[in-house]
Amino acid sequence: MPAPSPGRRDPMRLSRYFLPTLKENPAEAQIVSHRLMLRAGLVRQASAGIYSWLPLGFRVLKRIEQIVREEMDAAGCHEVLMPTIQSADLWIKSGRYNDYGKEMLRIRDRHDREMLYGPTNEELITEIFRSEVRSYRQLPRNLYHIQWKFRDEVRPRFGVMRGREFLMKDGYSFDVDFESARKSYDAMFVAYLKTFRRMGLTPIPMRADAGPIGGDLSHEFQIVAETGESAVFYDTDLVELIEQGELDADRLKSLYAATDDKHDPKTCPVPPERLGTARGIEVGHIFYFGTKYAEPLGATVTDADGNQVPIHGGSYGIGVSRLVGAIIEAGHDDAGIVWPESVAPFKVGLINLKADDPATTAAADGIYDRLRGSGVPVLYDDRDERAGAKFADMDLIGLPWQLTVGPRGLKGGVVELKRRAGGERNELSIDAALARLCG
RNA sequence: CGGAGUGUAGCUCAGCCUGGUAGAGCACCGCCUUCGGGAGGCGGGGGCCGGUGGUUCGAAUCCACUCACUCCGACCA
Repeated sequence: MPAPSPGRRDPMRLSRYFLPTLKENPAEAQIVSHRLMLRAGLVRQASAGIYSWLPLGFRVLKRIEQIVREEMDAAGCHEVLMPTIQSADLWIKSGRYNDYGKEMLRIRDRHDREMLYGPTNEELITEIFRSEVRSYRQLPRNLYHIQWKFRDEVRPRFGVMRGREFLMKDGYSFDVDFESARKSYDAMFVAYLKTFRRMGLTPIPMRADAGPIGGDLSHEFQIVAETGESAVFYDTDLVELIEQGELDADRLKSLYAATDDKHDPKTCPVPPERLGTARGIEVGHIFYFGTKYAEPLGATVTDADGNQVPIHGGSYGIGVSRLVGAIIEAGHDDAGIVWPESVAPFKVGLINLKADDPATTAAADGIYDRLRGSGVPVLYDDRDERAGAKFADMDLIGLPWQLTVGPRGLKGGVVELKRRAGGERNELSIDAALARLCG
């Protein structure tokens, strides 16, 4: 009987992890985030625009989701979970069952009832609210959920950035009148900026069309990335304020930002020296839609004067799965992904350069145990691979810190600590390296 | 939904035009030599050539249909 390997119950050793990396670029992937997500073993395509999330990608998805959750909760929202499958009834009532067209995936159950895989949840959340809320005293409220959506895009592309199935945070505010609704809207406006900033991104809020959801107060949040889908134009003062963390909704909304379809150089109010241009990826969109759903669905409350008034609603979306791609678009180099620490699947990648050398392995194992003991998320490359392959894989998956333990360094009592972003390397004693990583 | 492509080993691709019994590199398994940025040698495993039908003595190859995937355009978190 062979002795059980030390990694048998220890899933964060790469020798036991499920991380299928690819050395070559898959032919199906055109843009850099899609290529890197496949190469780094984050996702695999199940069918067009539909992906399975593998362990490393799933960890990133969960971290992004968690940041969104924390910021929504901090802004006074309440998390719920609505189903993916909805009855067509409410959609027929709201009039959107026809409006949505072929984008909506329609299905029938065994009783031949019309169902659909939800592309969004305004109807359902309004129905929940309508059934339970009677008085303006119960307002305002803001409910959100983080759930898979399906929109049957004619042409899915760019990997998870424009899939058919996608994970989205969609939130809904309910207010008694416009003034109150505007406050709810502004609170989300600020919460969104905070949320994206926590992910290492620079969000630019732009005035937007309300689109098929309807309404007249709407912003989309674009993040800057070289490979962004659309060109964006903005007052550089706006970006500066956001980068400085000055997140006053009124102040920011007064500054110019527009996507290329809206931007007209002839009428642009920003002087040329302050007009920034970049490519942008839309990662969030907020709407005030007023009584658009409350009226057809009969969602009313009694106001302070005793009148029945329809609820004023807003909806607020964040593309959680899209953000994984967008963050990679914003952070990568020739060698692979460069994760911001806040969403990285692990903080540290520990490399044992010579797994068949007892002294090196003993040192690396010890470091691994101490990192884990300190609660530092670490992925330990204990595989019996060549150094080059290990370095290449570690760069590819983009963990913020790489700690390399090899026989050469150990002779001098040092290990090498490399920062993935920028590539800075330092030789340090084991204690000094641990102190830096555990701090 | 219009237009254009591609389906051959896990991945990247050759072979197809000009029909004759399936190939390369990487990956995988074994051994040897290596060992600090994706090494080298020897040996090995792996394919209903996307599917169906047709032409033919014979089809990865020619024809028809079909399915899947990708790209460009119009639309979208």
